[in-house]
Amino acid sequence: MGTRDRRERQKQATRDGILSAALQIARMEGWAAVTVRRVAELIEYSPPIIYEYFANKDALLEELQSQGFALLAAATRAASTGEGDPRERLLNVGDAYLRFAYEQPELYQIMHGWNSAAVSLEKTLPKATQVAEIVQDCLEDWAAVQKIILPDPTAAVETAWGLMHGLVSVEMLGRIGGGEERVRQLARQAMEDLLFAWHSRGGQ
Amino acid sequence: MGTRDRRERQKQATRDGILSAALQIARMEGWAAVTVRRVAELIEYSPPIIYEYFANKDALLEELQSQGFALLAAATRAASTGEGDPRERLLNVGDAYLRFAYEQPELYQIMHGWNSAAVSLEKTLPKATQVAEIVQDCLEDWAAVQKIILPDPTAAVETAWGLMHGLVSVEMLGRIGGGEERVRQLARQAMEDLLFAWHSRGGQ
DNA sequence: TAATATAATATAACGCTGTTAGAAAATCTA
DNA sequence: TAGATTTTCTAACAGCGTTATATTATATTA
Repeated sequence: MGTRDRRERQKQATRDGILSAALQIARMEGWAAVTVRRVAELIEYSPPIIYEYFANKDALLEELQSQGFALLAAATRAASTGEGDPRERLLNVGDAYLRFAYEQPELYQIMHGWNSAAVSLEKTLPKATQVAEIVQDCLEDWAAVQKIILPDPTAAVETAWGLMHGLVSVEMLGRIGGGEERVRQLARQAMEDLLFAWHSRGGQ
Repeated sequence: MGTRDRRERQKQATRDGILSAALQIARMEGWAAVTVRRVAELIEYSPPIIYEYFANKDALLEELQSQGFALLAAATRAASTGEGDPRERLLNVGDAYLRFAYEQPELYQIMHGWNSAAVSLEKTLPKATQVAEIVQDCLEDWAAVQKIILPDPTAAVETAWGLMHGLVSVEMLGRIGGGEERVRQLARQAMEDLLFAWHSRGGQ
């Protein structure tokens, strides 16, 4: 009999509902409005039900962080396997990163510990590492085509990562203007500049 | 009679004590441990005294954000007026930014909305703009010496800013290793690479 | 110096938060 | 249908930011 299966499916649905409700509230009113009681109210349960699915509120948020990094990895992977030469694909990966950040700003923010619980390294590092590997693969493809040697590919990936995240952060904090368009433009130009410099340095 | 003066000095001292206490708790146990009651306990007053000096807890934190940006502006200004040619001074300003971030990580974090209230643009933007102006001045000095024209100095400043903040953030979030030394190294190399590219683009 | 006015500070409470113990309700099994 | 099991809720706890009210301490004046 499929009783057990059905129950398990229902439990999974409720769990997903909790996560969706939390994200929905965050999208409408910000992370400060995401409380256990508000989430429970939105899925029409009493507050303690949350603790049947998550150890505590932080665990719930960490799950969303994890899901966010999975989505980010998928978006960058799609860009990295798209069309174009290695250089174009590399620039596309950077652009995909930024598009994700602006398509899902609440998710991006909680992934980086803004106005919410601390970031869970255990839950997010594996998927974040995937993103880094995708970038590094693109970078090494590019270096191979250019027939150059990158002295420190890891450093290059980390620099590019810092650049992307920094531009998004500084813009979202209101420190610079222009919104998504401007950030994508600045990022593309900066990445091209870095590639140019790396090309010169590695060409030797 | 200096009665009024003395009282005013005492009030100022208490106000400073509140701010110091909040920062001290944050340094020892993180921003989540900074509560109105804990701050009051540390300065040996009852909780409502906080509201004699600040409209609410957020206002207290915003004051710390503001003070943080003032310190950051002072640190970068000192580096920008130090010795060396324009290029060296520009790199020193970037390094001063990073040294500040790692000397006062709690301050740096609250200045950027980590695990705390939202960032107050009103209170911080003026001083943040000062930092940007310092960088832009250095950059234009450098361009003048190099006899090149920067097509968009504002964009260059914003890019450099994003790079610095991004590298610090990504490292502090545990996404990359190596700590302060590594970040300063990556940042210096990246800045040199960007300057190289800007030189080539602007030389035309 | 004593009485009064003023400023400084504390106590107690409100509604909210995350969280848990224990009771009630619903569902499955036999 | 009766008993066992799972699911869900009610009620409560301590701690949070915040405020109204009461109290104490200080300064001014007679």
